[in-house]
Amino acid sequence: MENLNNQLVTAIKETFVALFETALDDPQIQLQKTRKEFEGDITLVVFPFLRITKKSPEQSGEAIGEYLKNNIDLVVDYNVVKGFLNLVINSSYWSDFLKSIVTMSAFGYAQLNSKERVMVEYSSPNTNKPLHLGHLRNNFLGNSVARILKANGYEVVKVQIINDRGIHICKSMVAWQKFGNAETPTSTGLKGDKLVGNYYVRFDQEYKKEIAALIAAGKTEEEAKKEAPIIVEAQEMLRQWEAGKPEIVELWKTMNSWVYKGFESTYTTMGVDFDKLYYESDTYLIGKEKVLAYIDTESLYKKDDGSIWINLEGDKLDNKILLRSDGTSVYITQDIGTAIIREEEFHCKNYYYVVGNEQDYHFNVLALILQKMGFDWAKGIEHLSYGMVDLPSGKMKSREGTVVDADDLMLEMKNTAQEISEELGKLEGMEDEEKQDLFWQIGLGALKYFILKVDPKKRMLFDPKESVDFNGNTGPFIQYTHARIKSILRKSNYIEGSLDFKNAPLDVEDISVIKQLYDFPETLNESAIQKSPALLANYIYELVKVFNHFYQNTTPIVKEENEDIKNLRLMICAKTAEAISNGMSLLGIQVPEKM
RNA sequence: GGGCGCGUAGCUCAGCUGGAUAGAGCACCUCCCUUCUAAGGAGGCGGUCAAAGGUUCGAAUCCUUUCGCGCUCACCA
Repeated sequence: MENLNNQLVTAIKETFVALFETALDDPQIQLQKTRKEFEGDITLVVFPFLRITKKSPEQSGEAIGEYLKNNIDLVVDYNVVKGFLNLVINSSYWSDFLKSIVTMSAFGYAQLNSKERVMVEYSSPNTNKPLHLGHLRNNFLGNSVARILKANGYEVVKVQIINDRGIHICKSMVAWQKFGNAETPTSTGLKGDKLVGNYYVRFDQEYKKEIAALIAAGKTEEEAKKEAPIIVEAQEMLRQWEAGKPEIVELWKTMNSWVYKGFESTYTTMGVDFDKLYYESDTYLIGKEKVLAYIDTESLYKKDDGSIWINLEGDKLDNKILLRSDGTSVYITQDIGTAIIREEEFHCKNYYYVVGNEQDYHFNVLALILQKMGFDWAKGIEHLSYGMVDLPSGKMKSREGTVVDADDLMLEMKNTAQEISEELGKLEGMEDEEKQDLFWQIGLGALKYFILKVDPKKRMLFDPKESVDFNGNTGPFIQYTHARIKSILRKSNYIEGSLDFKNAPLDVEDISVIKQLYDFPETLNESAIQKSPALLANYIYELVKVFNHFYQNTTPIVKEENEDIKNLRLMICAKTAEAISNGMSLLGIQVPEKM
């Protein structure tokens, strides 16, 4: 079906040729949705044409409107307010649109894998502690962006890199060796990531004690931090790990395997997954090789102490170290290696890194270095930078244990959903298992929607009290509307795509919902361009509000006696439910049949 | 200090390439369940869009400056 705006643009060009003998360029024609308080569907801004029309804004609007009304079927009426020409679109356009999507099961979606291959990296945790609220934003965003890209026709590869080596994991290992009494997840009944995380916290406590003791004994703070026995021990362990000392490697493997098992369960609850995992322990040496291989590039240089640097001053950045004087890799070197491996393996058009905005500088540098090394594909690297999640009490600090644990939070949301549901008591006759499933859907839906509805770039505040409110602009509100629609469809024995509504007249309520549905494809496309699930989330909210108004202000469909009108409305209901369900699933949120 | 980002109602957030009287939700105050699920709907209260200049027929949106907040600039990851 021909796009409405395109049709109007063509018609307006024709108008200007006929009335003013002028050929317009597309950008001059500004169309926007008519605001609710005025009559009409689409508004043409006439100010830019005053030089051509040589008339007042009102007269110009009148002239254009009159021509359109008389000569273009699409436009049935118009009105002019100041310099705005409001056009009323023929309602047959809307019913034709509705008919055109009836048989599509996912209108707005592009053909699967019709576009290039792209990679989305997200999550990328450290293996020394459990996932927390910050990771939830990362995972929800990454997973949703991947789904949105896929729906837009891209072939998407979801990956994460697991930071499984380094001083942080050695800290947990040392603490476990010293204070662990051979505890295991089985012996304690704790999730593996929680157990290991506890020892990370324990390490920090001991470390702080030792520092305090050393300072009391006359050392400076700086000395104390370097000399505390427990940190020395952790560093020594890292050296032994790199040297491949069997019992250390064994311990490392064991503790990491605990963590992976814990992560797996958290990911399952979150509803996210990956096509390929990269482990830093596999890739960290490759970065070094790659850097050494490109040592002759003009901007790479070696200092007297043997460390290797890159000069980025020409790009208004600093000099950046790539290899330490002892020849070991730093963070960015590993990322260089990983990026190259990925390109060799997948040849993607774009590499999206979902990583917090505190690493903006790092990713600028990474892309730049790779380009300087001569990799053209590095231009496709894009950092999907998102803001931090704050708590009302301030910032989260994992070492001090002031974090909101991901598992705890998700469970709490599910429990809240359960309490509210049971209080409302609408779930008669539902099996217990089905109920539990529903509580998870609602609880997680609330959490995901709460996080995804805000612009990823912005820092956001997570207020637990507000997140537990299931009224208003929330996931459950949307899920509820879906359930209500499904109930209507059940009661009227609606069979998908099987109804025809002939020439039932559309009233304003019908049109307002259809118009919102009409915007779905464009919103889906725009959210892919901007990599913003928030756009989609806010669209769905708008759709749901419009539908609820329709629901409240039309006679109950189940009791509607005019078959054509009934069928029309059922169609609107079915398509709205579908758009809600598809849209929410792109946010990684399930939508129930009943609630 | 350099770089990047942010600042919209009491609170949390929308506001697309500049366009009409700046919108929602929460909170607070009214209504509406003998019409399909009230986790809903209708209405009220609440804003010098951080500030000042500039560009424009027209600025929350673009430019400049200032103020405030955050992040970042490690031989940490």
